[in-house]
Amino acid sequence: MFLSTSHNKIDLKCRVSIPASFRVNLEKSNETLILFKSLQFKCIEGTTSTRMQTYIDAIDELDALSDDAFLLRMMMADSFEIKFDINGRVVIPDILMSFADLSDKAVFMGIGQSFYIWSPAEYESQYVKSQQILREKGPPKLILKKLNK
Amino acid sequence: MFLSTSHNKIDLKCRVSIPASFRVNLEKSNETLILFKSLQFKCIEGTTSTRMQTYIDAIDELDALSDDAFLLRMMMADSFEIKFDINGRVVIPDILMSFADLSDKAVFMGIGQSFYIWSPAEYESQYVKSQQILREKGPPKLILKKLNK
DNA sequence: TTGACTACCATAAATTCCCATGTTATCCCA
DNA sequence: TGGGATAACATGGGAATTTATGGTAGTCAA
Repeated sequence: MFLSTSHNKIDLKCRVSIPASFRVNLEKSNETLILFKSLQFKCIEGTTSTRMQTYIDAIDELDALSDDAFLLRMMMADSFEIKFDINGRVVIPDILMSFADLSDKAVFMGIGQSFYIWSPAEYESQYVKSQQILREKGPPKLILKKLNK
Repeated sequence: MFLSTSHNKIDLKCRVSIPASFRVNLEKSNETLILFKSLQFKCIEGTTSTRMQTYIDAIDELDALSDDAFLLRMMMADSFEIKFDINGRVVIPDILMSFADLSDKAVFMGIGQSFYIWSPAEYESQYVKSQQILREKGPPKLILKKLNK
């Protein structure tokens, strides 16, 4: 499980340290890391190769001509299998750097089965937005109900 | 697993470097590369010989006398087993070059079980189309559910 | 003998690997 | 519980390797 938030530096070679707890999580389950463009936000999403394989398998079950299949294939095209260096760093591909508008700082945000990588500015704006929704609409009731079951 | 997108140059002899990650993928599974006309798009599809067999088997499932089976067979007839040179390059057959409208640049797009080779113009138009669908219809529901779990 | 194709060599640029260093977190013992 | 020792982590830089691509020589067939 990917949890917690941390701020790391991106160097000139687009290298960044993946938070140790995320790395341990991958190593323990013997998984490789996949980075891809989030379908919802202006950020990078990270997940395991096993999980990505599930989506690939799902494509074959859809009508090959459908919009869903089309979008999924595009999602694969915007996904990258990422290797760690000996210090636990990865190189973020150019395509993802510009998609998420990253330069020299990255915010890692664990969300359970996967994690997000934001630019500090985008992260801040999403955070503010979430606080605002919380004030206006209160806590998410649906999720609380499920947790208590 | 074929993932990621990259732009490579096609030289005067119709030679082009297959992205290293795709090559590694083929080598690891000890597969040979097959190139053929995409059944849906104006692009070349590349895959493993094993995966190709799956396509052929799928055609056999159809009514042998149907128009569908006929068209699919005609498309499959223009498939080529491709050899690499020592530097990881392949020669794209003339038939495929003109089918996909390729000249001096190729866009390689990994889509999981196989990959596409597009002309830059055609790739761009497909990418724009995918962004549009994403905006209008949102991400595939099935995937969204799994991603957020 | 010419033209097309294949195998191989060369090179610049990009990428990866590895070592070094400062900083933070953790541990252990008094 | 305090404080020093130790380990883990994040980050910088340079060397070594890989990749993409251009070119040339050899081979086979028409």
